[in-house]
Amino acid sequence: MVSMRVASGAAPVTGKGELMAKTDVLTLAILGILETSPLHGYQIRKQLGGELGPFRALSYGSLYPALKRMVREGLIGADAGEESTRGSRRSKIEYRLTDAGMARLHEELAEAGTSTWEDDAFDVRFSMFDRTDSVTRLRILEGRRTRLAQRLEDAGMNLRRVRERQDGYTAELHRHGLETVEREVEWLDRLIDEERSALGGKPSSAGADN
Amino acid sequence: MVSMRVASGAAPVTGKGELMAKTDVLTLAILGILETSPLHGYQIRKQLGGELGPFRALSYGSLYPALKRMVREGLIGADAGEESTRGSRRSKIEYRLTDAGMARLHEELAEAGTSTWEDDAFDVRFSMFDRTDSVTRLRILEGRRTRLAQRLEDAGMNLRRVRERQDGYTAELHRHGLETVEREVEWLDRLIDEERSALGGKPSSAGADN
DNA sequence: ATTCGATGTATCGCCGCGATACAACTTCCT
DNA sequence: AGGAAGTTGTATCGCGGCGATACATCGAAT
Repeated sequence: MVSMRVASGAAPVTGKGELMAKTDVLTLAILGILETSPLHGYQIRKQLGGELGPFRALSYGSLYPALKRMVREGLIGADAGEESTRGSRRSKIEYRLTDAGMARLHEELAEAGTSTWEDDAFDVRFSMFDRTDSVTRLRILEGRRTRLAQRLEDAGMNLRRVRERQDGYTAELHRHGLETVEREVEWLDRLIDEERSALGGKPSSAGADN
Repeated sequence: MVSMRVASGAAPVTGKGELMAKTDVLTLAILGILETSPLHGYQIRKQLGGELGPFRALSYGSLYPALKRMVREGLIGADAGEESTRGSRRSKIEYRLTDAGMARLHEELAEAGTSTWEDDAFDVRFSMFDRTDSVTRLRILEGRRTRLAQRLEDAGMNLRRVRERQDGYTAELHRHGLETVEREVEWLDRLIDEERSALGGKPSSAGADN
């Protein structure tokens, strides 16, 4: 997920825009990863990197504050593994989901798709797909697709204007950005198709947009 | 560019990694945009959005602090357009490049390609391509290509490992990210080709720098 | 006449993140 | 045996990006 703020060369679209969801991405990601089993901070970081792909980072400067925050909010608990060995020895801390955290996770997972979730959140949700049912998956995929298409449409006008007035290189940059988004839409369409046929060829029905 | 942060679904690669250049992206972007003509803060924001594509944002929360910083560093000057109308009326402020700012801009522009510049910076540089010579353009494009290829290589091992152990959806996510980066490499190759033939069919070789 | 939207400047607080420090255990080289 | 190097692990600091928000002016449409 990522990046400037200004997203990235690949035209990732930074704007998180609109109304922010109450549960932020980092929190969601941590909740998701702790559902499987309790982990140490260090392990959380490693696994998160693994699940989200080789193109994602997560610094301790984000992690530990986030964990602290979540403990404060009661979403997770921190068990110091044996305070033993007297005094010294900074003990390892295992973080685990509380009931509240579990509830929050399922709530977010179920509620997805229609809501305002943006790019980063999509990656996170996607990485938890194996723990979700087919119907929810479809909702999330379609939600993302809808958003992307919307953006494409918005950008379309802009692009047309740019093509006339802007010089070659700028236009080229925009074109590439546009293509990247189009590519993702195709990708989503493929996944949606597969999901649908796995569901038994059910027609699209109402779920798509609200 | 931007954002991210956690980059985005499109696999933008967040890591700014390695040694950070002294002149940050935002500063560079502002320098570039002010080279053409002095502008108000508001106009800077609008134009930056335009040049960097419909997929980029820039909030005032970044802009004004950045401008202030740059004034402090002597890179730009702030001319209050007529302090007139007595008292009230917050006057508009026009920002213009100082000699130092101009020098810094050209220095950065010329020095590019070989250096450690990351994703966001690439977009910014690219948007200034029309103000650069063909040789510099080639250097920047090739620099970006090299970095991307490197990342691809690094990711390659990771991906192989993932493909074996990870479940379907996670692998799918990584695959899409990988493909996006590959796409950009192809795009860059095309641009590099065009740039080279525009240069008069000069062979690749080392001729780049001079 | 007033509402609306664009233009314009500015700040606050949250929090992401790179850098860095510290500590203990493991592994492997010599 | 010793010790360098790498991995696992927790934690903080400060910089700065950014969303939200407030405030102010102006021209145009209703």
